[in-house]
Amino acid sequence: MEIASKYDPRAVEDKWYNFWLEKKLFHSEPDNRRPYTVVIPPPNVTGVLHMGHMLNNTIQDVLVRRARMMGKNACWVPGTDHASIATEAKVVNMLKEKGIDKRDIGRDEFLKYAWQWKEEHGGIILKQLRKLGASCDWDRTAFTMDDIRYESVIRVFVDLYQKGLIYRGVRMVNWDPKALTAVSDEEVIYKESHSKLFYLRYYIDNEQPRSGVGVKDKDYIVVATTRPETILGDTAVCVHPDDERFQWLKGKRVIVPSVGRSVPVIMDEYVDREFGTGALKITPAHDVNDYNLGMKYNLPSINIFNDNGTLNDNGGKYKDMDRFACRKAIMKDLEAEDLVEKVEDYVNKVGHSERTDAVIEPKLSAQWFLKMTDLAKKALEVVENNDIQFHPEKFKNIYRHWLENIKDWCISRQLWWGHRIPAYYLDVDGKRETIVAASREEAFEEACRRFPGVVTSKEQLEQDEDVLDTWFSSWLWPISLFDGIRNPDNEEIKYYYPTDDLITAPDIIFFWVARMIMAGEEYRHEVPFRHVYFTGIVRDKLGRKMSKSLGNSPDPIELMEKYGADGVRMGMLLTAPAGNDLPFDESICEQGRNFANKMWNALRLVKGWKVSKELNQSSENQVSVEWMEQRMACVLEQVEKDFDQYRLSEALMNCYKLAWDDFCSWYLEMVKPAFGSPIDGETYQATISIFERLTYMLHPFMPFVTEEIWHLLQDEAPCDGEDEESARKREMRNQLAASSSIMMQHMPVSVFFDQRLLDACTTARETIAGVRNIRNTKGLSPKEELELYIVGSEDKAGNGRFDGIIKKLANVKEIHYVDQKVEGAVSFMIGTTECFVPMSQHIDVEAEKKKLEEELKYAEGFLASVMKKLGNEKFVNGAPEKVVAVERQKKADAEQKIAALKAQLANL
RNA sequence: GAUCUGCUAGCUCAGUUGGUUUAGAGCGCUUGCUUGACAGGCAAGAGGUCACAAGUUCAAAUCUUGUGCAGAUCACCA
Repeated sequence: MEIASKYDPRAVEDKWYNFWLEKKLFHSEPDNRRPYTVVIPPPNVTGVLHMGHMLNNTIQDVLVRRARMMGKNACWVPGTDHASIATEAKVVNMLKEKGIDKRDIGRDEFLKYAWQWKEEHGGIILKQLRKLGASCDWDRTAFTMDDIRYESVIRVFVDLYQKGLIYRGVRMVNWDPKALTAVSDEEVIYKESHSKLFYLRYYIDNEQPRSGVGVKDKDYIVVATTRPETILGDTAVCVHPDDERFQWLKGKRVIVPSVGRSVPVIMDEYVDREFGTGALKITPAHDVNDYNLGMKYNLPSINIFNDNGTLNDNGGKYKDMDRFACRKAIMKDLEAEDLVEKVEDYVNKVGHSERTDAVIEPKLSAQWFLKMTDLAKKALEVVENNDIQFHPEKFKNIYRHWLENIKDWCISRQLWWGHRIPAYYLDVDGKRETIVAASREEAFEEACRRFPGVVTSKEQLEQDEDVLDTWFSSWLWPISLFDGIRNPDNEEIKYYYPTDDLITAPDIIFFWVARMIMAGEEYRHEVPFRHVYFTGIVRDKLGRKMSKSLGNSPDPIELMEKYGADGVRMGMLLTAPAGNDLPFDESICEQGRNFANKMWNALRLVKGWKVSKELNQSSENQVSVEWMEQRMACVLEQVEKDFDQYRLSEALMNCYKLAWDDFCSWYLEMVKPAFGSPIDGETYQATISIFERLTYMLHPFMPFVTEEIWHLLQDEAPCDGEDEESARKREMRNQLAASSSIMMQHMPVSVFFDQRLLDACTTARETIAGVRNIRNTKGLSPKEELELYIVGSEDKAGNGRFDGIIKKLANVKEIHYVDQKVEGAVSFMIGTTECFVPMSQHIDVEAEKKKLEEELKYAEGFLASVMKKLGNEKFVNGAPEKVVAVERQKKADAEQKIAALKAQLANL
């Protein structure tokens, strides 16, 4: 069989992905196996794949593929999120380009456009995931706004309303003037910004007599603000009640500059005396704290803004101006009137909308809220008691802090794309009554019951215009995917829920993770998943977050074209420990690609061997096979531990080293027959079997190349003198293998291994390296046969079983066990064993001396540190006997080594 | 401002309950190799006073405290 010397991913990846799809290997149905369930963090339906998705989904696929090969019924459910704000913004933009205003066409027409947009642009990202090799059960693909999910959301809303957990109220909310909607606290990002602090004069209202206390030469006070435009809505000025400087203001009124309105001076301990001038202007309509003070002191609230951030009728001459333009204009006017004391540079944090980046405006409005206190309590409990484990654990702190300080969740959005709030309004005797029901029909029935004779038709009911926060659907995801809201007792939800692992980025720990836990408790009385694996953030070489706007993110599809999906997957995983940011550099994909190629070439080697059934297995091959089996068992144990602890990059690295170093560099070299000679059948079969198991171990990380290699390994070539019967059988086996998949094989499990054999091999490897080193430093050709003298007996050298291998790999003609030093030879030491390689050529005495002296120096230093411990009575008496014994052994070894080195030096 | 996390080789990270570690890996680097699987390779090397300081201990990369630096989360300072 001709196999190309370079592995070409493009030639095989699509082939195998389609093969897996055809065989329905990703599909899961409940059965009697143990389930292993993962739900995808649904990406935005109209989004495209970025590096964060690559990392996240690679990890999911590794876990899912591994679970599947471990005999579990693995189910990875894909889907997309309707992404209310983001998608609506895209559609609004698209319409704008066509000259259409959303409001002109109305809700129904707009939604038609939105659905059309979703059909056109939706799901690209899921197609891209196939390229990565994601083994999702595509038959289960869901969308947060498909029928099942939509209905589930509505039902949950109604249910929570009936439980009294959802309420509607007028509150100060975070208003996004660009998206024209309220957003939740979590959607506000506070960014440091360089602002100005304006000091403005508020004159005393002279209608009132001045008291005799305090500063008399001034008839104004100075108030500092970063937002001078809001003075248009000022309804008070506040100072600290204990502030000496302002006692004279008690009971007075001041004139709001520019506006000319007379407002009271109030006193409240809220004010920080140290900040600014110690006097605070109060604008109840446009600041949360001012709002609270306004409520406390019964102050009027004057709203000066329109929803889009421009000034309204209360803005007087600034009407229709944008808030930031107004800030400039009003300052100019105030300066003209000499009402500005000074302006300072000032750094503060300004809230921006997560989605639109617009500066958030606190706004008083009627919104729907979900009470969080009780939900939060349960959600905290299950993480605190480790029913749900976070990886890494540090995120527990962040989680706890958020839940302990939680506020009610504003769940209504002034948008159209989303789940429309199932609340209906009805005028009853001039009073607006609210009916919450899953449908207009149900609302009508309830209205008839509650207000007999008032309603005559469904159309009389007016449905709430708002939709729900996107996260109000995602928080049900692990349940709604299995239809567990509508049919809580169905087979699927009972089988697949709770899911096993959730893999997500830490930035949605509150948005999504915490809320899913709440929903799980509320609707299943059970956690939604057992483990949460937080990935890091993918950054560029300079440590910047990868983003579209910076243009520093490579296109994942192009990367996969270049390095193969396996190469990119490996690149991502090699440097991505849980929770640690991942400094991504294309070159790490190269390492992945090279590794795939390495395995490929190992296959070429093995498949190129001629097999002889007559040949008996040599003792060297026997020990090689035995060692490789043990080595694999040892690494398997480590890999299992790594997976248990979600240390994926460690697991991968361990597999990588097992494959590259142990298997390719050592094992294959050990058993490789001389050119032109055949290999014995027993060793060949063992090699194939080991190679197979290696591909199983690697498959979760690099699914394509391992599938390809595995198939080629299965493919048996005809052997010499094959009779008809065995040819037929071989042909059948080949056909059977061709229709099978590595995905259906069983992951090997760790078994007992003999550490002594592994140690013996390590000694042999060190000996080989020692001889090779001599070749290197002496400039000897690898082809020149050498003699090796080892001081001591075979047993001492770690048993002679590896002697044949040492001879083969170090090109040593003979190994002699002797009881004294060898003259005219170069030496090296393996532990306390002296080894000599006689030189026919002249030995550079000075160089040898230098080398030995350095070694001696190290050994003496080592001995000194050991002696320091052993010379300490407290150590000898206080430390455990075992530890002291170890030190004594170290001492003996070091002394022996020093003696040997000294003797060698003397010899020179 | 509060809380948390980290600081180990040029880079990215391991180092489990202090004791076979005067510290390991991968990549990178250096020096040899047209070695019948692979230059996307092979072989052999070099490279670290474990951020700093004090303390606890027979023993500290590991525990305690402080300092510095970096990052994260939260917070109503106008």
